[in-house]
Amino acid sequence: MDIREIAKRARVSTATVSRTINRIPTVNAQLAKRVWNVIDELGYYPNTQARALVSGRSRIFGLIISEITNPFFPEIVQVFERIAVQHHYEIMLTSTGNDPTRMETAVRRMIERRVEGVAIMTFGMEEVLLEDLKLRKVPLVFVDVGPPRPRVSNIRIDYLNGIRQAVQHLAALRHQRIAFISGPLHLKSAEARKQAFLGSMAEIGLEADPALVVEGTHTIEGGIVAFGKLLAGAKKPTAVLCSNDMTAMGVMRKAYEEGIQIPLDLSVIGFDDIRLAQFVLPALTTVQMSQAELARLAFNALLAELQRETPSPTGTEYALQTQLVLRESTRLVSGSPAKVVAGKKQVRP
Amino acid sequence: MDIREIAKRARVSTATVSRTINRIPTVNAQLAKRVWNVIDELGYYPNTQARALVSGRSRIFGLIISEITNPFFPEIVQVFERIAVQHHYEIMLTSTGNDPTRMETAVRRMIERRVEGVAIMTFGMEEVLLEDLKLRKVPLVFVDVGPPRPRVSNIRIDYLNGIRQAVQHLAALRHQRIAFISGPLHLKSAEARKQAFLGSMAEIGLEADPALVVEGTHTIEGGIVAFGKLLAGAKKPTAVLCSNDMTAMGVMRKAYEEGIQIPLDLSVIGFDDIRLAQFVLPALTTVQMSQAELARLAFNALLAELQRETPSPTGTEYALQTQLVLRESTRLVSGSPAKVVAGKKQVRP
DNA sequence: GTTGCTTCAGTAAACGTTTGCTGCGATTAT
DNA sequence: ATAATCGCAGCAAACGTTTACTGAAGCAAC
Repeated sequence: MDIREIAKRARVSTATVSRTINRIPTVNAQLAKRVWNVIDELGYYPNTQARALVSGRSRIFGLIISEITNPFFPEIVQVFERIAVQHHYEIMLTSTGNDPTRMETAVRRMIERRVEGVAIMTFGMEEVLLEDLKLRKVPLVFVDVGPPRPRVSNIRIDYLNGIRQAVQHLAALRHQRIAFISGPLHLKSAEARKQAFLGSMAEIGLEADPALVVEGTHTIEGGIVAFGKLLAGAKKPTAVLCSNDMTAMGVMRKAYEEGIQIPLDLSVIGFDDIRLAQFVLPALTTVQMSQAELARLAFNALLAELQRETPSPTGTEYALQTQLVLRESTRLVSGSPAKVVAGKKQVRP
Repeated sequence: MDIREIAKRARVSTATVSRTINRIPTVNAQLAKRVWNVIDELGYYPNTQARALVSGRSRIFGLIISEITNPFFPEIVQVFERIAVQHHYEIMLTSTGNDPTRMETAVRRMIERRVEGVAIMTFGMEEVLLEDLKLRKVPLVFVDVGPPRPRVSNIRIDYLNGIRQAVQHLAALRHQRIAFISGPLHLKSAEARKQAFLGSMAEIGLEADPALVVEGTHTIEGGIVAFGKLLAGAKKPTAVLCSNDMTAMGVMRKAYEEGIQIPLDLSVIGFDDIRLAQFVLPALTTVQMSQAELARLAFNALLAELQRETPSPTGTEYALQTQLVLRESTRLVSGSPAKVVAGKKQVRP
């Protein structure tokens, strides 16, 4: 069943049916009514492919993330999708798993489907692979990265604000030996968080002991091994700040195994504030970076770029704030430092 | 840039270019080579919309889930997507949030994009809303539901096996007062799990105290309130079996707040075996229902249905096994039952 | 040398919309 | 009353592919 069928039955031309469907105001109200009746009666749905083909607008946005199974991303996907639907867009979702090959495939697929814009939420990966998209002048939005370029927007995250709050919170709680577990440092966002940590420490005259700054992977497993390394060191930390919440969960897991109690023996702070952070035991104090807001910014950036007739040569910048949210995983430093390092001895029942 | 441009430059007809791209073997190897060279040189990508329009095949599958932010689903999405890409399909993802309106919209969107099949992973919701798809003879695959119908496949999950193992495990650990927190009972899958629990208890001569069977919502919050109810009852359970892992996490959270130690004072078993289950503290003993396998089954069901020229009038049935996986959240029942109900008194430091 | 078959490239008609242009009847200006 | 303008519906040409059909060339069989 197609537009012609509708046209025939409503005794109008296909042009009128098309205009009716697209709510073009020049069509006579009575005619429109007649057309709508036929449409409803027959249960007709316009063929998006045909529309896209002739109008040159696919009404699809691409969304590239690292890994949908990483709890950080589903919220982004959810919000992005929801807004997209409101604007009559579909989204083409791809998790690259940080695999360049998958990234390449994704780009090809997106070009073939003629996406109208792509949000890249991999936090600083493999920008080269997107050349093909740039070449085709597809609006792009990045997080934390992005040499200014026409049609390429950028969401800049103010890591410093939240991380500074976290560090000062810990300092106020009398912690001195504050460790930092970073993300994989090839990610721009991981590097930026680390720098924010270092800066925040320096600001308040605390020395960031290099032995207390270790690299993780932004995963639970990474948190486990990184905290293992920290524990193996000569001087144990009394607090650890993590580059993301998954890492913090790894730390908590390892601490549990070692009989280190949180927050009694060790304060832990995460980053991201994934939903899960509030349900972890104890609930995780963390730096919030709103995933919903991020998704919203990204979507609007794309939409705005499409609206703009002449792209600004430099791209557009957006900003996202971060801030500490206090929960249960931090506490005044334990009186006797001995207690902190005595983890192994006091295994739980 | 289109196929005509390629044709011109390669000095062949568009038909030949099309055949080359589609790897139709009748085209002369030399010509093909020439065509490919031009394609690569120009960075040409075929327009999927045009292809879909004329071929009548969109190469899109729909995937309807309840909520992408529920950790159960991302793994399904990931696997489904991965297989889809291997088969040159895209997926149109939608979380309905169990909202009938969203479900309706999703169905409309999918019809408009002319999906070739839809996997419905909402575990028994609102089947009526899919009439439109059935009408259009779109292959469908359900979980746990599905009156046999042509072109409608069904994945039947053997809840009993895993739940029986769980109950018997608990019984072997000398638990007698075993509680069950169900999911929202309007979901077929939740009802089925509950029945499996009741059946398993009866089988081994244990009475399932109605006061110990309460309804949850398959969320952490639901687990918290359901366990609250259990705790408010006259006779407290020594073990609780949950209809899904999120519920179990809620129970753990509530127990933590009440100073009830797991597994010392209370054994907890979940269901689903989401990835997180192993990272929760203590790691959750749970009934595994492989999300990856589920996704695989669903995708293959759709693909098989498309391959089939004459749909079997009754649809196809697939089966998925479940089984218990032991971790740290269960334990021999505590000697003194008093200890179990004394939760509030022994709050943690 | 003619006939008939095979192989493979080209021609052109779809696919289901949107949209620029045309034209007709009605309204307004002169 | 005539001319100019306006409002609105229809005609038909796109959009970028696939694919049934056509037909030329090559070859084998007679």
